[in-house]
Amino acid sequence: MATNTLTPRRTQTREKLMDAATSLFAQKGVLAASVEEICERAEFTRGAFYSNFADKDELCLAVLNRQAARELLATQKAVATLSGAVLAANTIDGLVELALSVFLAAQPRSSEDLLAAMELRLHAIRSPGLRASLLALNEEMVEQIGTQLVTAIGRVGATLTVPVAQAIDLLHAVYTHSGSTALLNGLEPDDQSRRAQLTALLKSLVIESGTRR
Amino acid sequence: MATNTLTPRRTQTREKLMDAATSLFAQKGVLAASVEEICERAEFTRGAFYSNFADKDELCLAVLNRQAARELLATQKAVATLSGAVLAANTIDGLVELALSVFLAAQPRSSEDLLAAMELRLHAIRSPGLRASLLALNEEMVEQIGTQLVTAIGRVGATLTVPVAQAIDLLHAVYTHSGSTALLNGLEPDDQSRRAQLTALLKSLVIESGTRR
DNA sequence: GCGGTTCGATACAGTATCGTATTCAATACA
DNA sequence: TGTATTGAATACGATACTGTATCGAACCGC
Repeated sequence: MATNTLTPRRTQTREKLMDAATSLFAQKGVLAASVEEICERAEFTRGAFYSNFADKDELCLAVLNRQAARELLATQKAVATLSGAVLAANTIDGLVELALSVFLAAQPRSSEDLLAAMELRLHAIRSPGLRASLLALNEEMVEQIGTQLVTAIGRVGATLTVPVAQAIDLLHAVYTHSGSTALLNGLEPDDQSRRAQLTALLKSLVIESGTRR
Repeated sequence: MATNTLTPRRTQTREKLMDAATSLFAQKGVLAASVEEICERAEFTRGAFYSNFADKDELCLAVLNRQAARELLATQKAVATLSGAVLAANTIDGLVELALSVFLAAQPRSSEDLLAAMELRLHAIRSPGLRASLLALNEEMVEQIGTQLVTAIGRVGATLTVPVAQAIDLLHAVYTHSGSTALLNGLEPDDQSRRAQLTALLKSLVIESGTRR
């Protein structure tokens, strides 16, 4: 699989279209972003679009997959750079911080990406093709991040009070929701405070072995 | 204020239009739900629509306000029926359950309402008029639920580890997100399991006074 | 009952968008 | 260098949607 064998030319226009689409999805929502406007922003014509994608849903799929690939890469990178620290860490707090870093590495940072992701998620609920794809994506992410999280936490003799998948889902929920709340308030999502919030949450999900409920 | 003085006839068609809109918002998203289709479903013509609302955004606003009114009412009702139990309760777990009941009373129960609410929230981020309205709404809800929650928790000599508003936001985040996750998986959101999840979360946010961090 | 008002239906003009069919340019290859 | 193929631009027809302006009927007070 890896990188599909497309000519450089194709890949380039596809990338530009996807970029434009992502940005527009964030600004107007998936459905309000017309193919025409996407092409305009990408500095292509609709001809180019239909030469690359069957329709908007197929482009959504491509965007989703690209995003997934990026997140996986970011996760792996974070794991690689942090693995030393994880081995060295010996406090729960420290490990929670590290685990969180891994989690956050895969999250959309800019408010644009965040909005686009939320839009796509909502859109995917309705679109069968997208839905399946997003599910698969999520599963893989949970797999990747989950094992990291679990082994890290386990290393200092602690456990989670809930299944890993659920814990990650909680993190995801809080991260996304607080981002959207910030946007609703007209503010830029603040990494600092969100991280603090997530730290508190994650800590509350961890118990040292031997500690009673 | 209370119920605006509209003729019965008007109120009726407005209600039907709002119902249709809510349902369509859930099915296709706010932007994809055309005025035409909304009217079709409500069994009116577009003439009726434009006689009642300036445009779709104004209808969104009406839907939002109606939803808010209902949620407030549900909250107050829940408070009224549960207040006796709250007074009688003397364990943290019991009170957490009760507080949660108050919170849940105001949440959209059907997956349709949930989706519509998510759609509207996302749409509101982009639409200045809606945004202000939704913010005001949220504030009032937090006010209502918050005081309930705080006094209930306080009654057994416990406190929250985070500001009430934030706690409610967390509940909201988890409730909404787990609902959307269920939908993404093609399942109906399950009240049972969501309640369990929220219970765990809320408990983790509560500490008995005197207990150290 | 009667005239005025309210409110929904109909008709219309204009625009946006879609997807396809065709054309033209550039690149690959031999 | 010449031909074949790939890929983006253009042109086109069709449809859907919006908002307004006008019409007609039901409902109100008198």
